[in-house]
Amino acid sequence: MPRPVQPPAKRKPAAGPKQARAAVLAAAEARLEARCAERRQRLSPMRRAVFRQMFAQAQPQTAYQVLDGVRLTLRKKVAPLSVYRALDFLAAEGWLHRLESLRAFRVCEHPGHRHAGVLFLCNDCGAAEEGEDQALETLLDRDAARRGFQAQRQVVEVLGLCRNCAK
Amino acid sequence: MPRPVQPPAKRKPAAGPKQARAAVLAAAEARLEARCAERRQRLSPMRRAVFRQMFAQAQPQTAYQVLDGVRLTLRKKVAPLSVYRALDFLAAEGWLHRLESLRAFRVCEHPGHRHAGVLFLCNDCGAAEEGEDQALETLLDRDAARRGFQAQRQVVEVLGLCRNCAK
DNA sequence: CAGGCGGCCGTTACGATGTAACATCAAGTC
DNA sequence: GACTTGATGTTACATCGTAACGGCCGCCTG
Repeated sequence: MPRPVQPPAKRKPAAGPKQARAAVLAAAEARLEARCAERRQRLSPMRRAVFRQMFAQAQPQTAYQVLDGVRLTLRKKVAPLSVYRALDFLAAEGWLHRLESLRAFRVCEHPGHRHAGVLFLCNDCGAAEEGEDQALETLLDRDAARRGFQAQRQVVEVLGLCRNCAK
Repeated sequence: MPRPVQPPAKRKPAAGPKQARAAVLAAAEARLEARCAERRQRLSPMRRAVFRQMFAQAQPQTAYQVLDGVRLTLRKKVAPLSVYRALDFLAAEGWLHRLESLRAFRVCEHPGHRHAGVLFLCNDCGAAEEGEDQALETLLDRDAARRGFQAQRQVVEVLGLCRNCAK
């Protein structure tokens, strides 16, 4: 029985951000593999490449930026549609967030939680922070239920200035 | 007690939806004129045409749908950019909502309230309902404040099936 | 009224984003 | 192998959005 592999390590690694991302990627990719096997889904080379590319940048990436990255790493011709399909798959499975107001994608920091999350998007530096607020989602669910609306997906994005850029 | 097999009769305004929308448009346009005069802003023919076109359809419209409508009513060549500028103006002033996940626009039902609102978008029939939830916005403001984020705009959209389409 | 200023629009061209239709390929199944 | 299912490849296209520039027009100021 596959136990949830949740690393409880709160302390951040002492390595630089690049190494840190690589470590995070390795862990995430392991979870992705496990989850795909569990659900009889294929982790094709394209999907894996797109998944990795999403970790190659800390900031949100547009589909075409991902496309460029994948073209470089796979060293072959790749069509936009292929990347879109992989992105849609990963987003549907909860590994990525689609940032609708930016037309971009970003890795989800809480995969597995069946929630949408709140995304704070800085208009100045482009950073995207992810927040959790169960109360907020409950509130949204309640609003939806009140009007007989059957929610399938929540999009909650806050645009503005992050702490660093606000000063 | 009879089982509710029959669809519930929907109450509608006495006048048809077309007349109702026309009345709503007239009232809204008067408010728009007053507000523009008050704030020393110009209500140019293009902005007025775009505003009217937004009321010509109950459902959300993409910028290019608005463009087509404006071309018909103004009977002249109109560039996409002109419509985008008018849409941006009206949205910035709170007369329209931009539905990010649909890349479309819709009239705001609560202009003047300085709030974003919650938009329920039906994936089946395309309808867009607007809700208000002050508690939700307060919650979002609190989340933003906690992380030192200076919010400028909130995007809250719920995608799913509306009451009619959910059955 | 002249002149300048600022906001809005027109035009051209282009860039960015996303998809339809159909062929092909790859993995599991019998 | 033959069949089924799902993912990818290919081509071409559709949709969405903007840069750069110049001109027009209302408004202010002298």
